[in-house]
Amino acid sequence: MKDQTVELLKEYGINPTSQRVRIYDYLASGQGHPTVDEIYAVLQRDGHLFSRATVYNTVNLFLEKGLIHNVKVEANETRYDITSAFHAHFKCTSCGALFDIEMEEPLMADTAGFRVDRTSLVFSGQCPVCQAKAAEV
Amino acid sequence: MKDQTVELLKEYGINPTSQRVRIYDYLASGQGHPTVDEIYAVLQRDGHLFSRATVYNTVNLFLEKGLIHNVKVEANETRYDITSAFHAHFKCTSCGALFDIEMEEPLMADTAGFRVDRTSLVFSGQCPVCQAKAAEV
DNA sequence: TTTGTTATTAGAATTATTCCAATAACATAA
DNA sequence: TTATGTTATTGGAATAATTCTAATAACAAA
Repeated sequence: MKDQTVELLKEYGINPTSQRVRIYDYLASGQGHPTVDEIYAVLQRDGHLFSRATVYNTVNLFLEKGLIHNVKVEANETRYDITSAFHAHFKCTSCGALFDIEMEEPLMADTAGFRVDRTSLVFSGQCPVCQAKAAEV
Repeated sequence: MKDQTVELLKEYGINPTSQRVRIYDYLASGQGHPTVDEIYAVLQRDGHLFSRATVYNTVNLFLEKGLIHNVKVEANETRYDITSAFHAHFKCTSCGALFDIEMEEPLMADTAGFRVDRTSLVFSGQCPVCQAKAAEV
C-alpha cells in the first residue's frame, strides 16, 4: 500500500483500509473520470476481488469527507474526480467523452444569504474530434 | 388545449398531441423543477390518465428539441426546467430545495475548438432558511 | 376504406444504487 | 493470551429511475 495515500486518508479522518487505499490510488492515477462500475471492474481485473458495495461505500465516504467530487451529466452516469483546484467539465454529446476545462470558478452573482460549498460547471456540446468527423461526411 | 402551447410545439417541430401539450403546460406553470414522477403524479391526479413511459418519451423529446433543460444534482433525481434565459441553480444540501439563480452565463475560457451548446451551472450548499435553522440549535 | 406513420400504453427488463444481515478485521481491555 | 466492541467488507436482496418492447390507438394520406 502506498504510504502517501495512507497518510492522506488519515489526514481526512478516514481509516485507511487496503480497499480504500486501492480505490483512492485508482482515482488518483488519472484514468479520466471513472464510474463506480469502472472502478469495480478494474480492481476486479487486477485481482483485488471485493464487492461493488464497498466501492459505493468508499466513494460516498470520500465524497462526504471532501476528498473527491462527482460529476453528473447523463442520468445513470455518475463519475468521480479527485479534488483539486476548481475546474469545469466539458461533456461531448456525440462521443460521450468528459474533459477537464481549466478556468476560474464562477461566483454566484448575488449570494443573498446562500452559503455556497461547491460549484459544478458543465459545458456540453461537441468536441473538436467529433466536429471534424461530422464535417467529413 | 391551449392554442398558445400548440403553436409553440409546432414551432419546435413537435406534433402537439394532447399529452404533450398537457405536459408542457405543467412544466410552464412554474411548479418548481419537477421530476418525471411528479409530472406523472400530477397529471394522474387531474384525471389525465396515461403512462409514465409517455412522460419519459415526452420530456426526452422536449430535451432533444431544446424546449426544456434538465438539472441533475443528486443521483436518481433528474429535474426539468423550461428553457428561458440562462440561469444557474442552487441546490440546498440540507432541505433539498432547488432555486433558480439569475446571473450571467459563464463562458468557457479557452474554447479550443469545442463547440458549446449548453452550460449547466449548479451551486450547492445551504440555503438561508436551513442556515437559520442550523444556527438556532 | 385501406394503408402507413406516429404516439401511447402497460408491463417487462435493465441498470444504478442502497439496504441488510452475516462475517471479517482489527484494536483495546482484562 | 482471550474476550469484547467497533468498524469494514461482503454478497445478495431490495428499491428506484429509466428504457425497451410489443400491442394498440390515433390520425393523416391515398
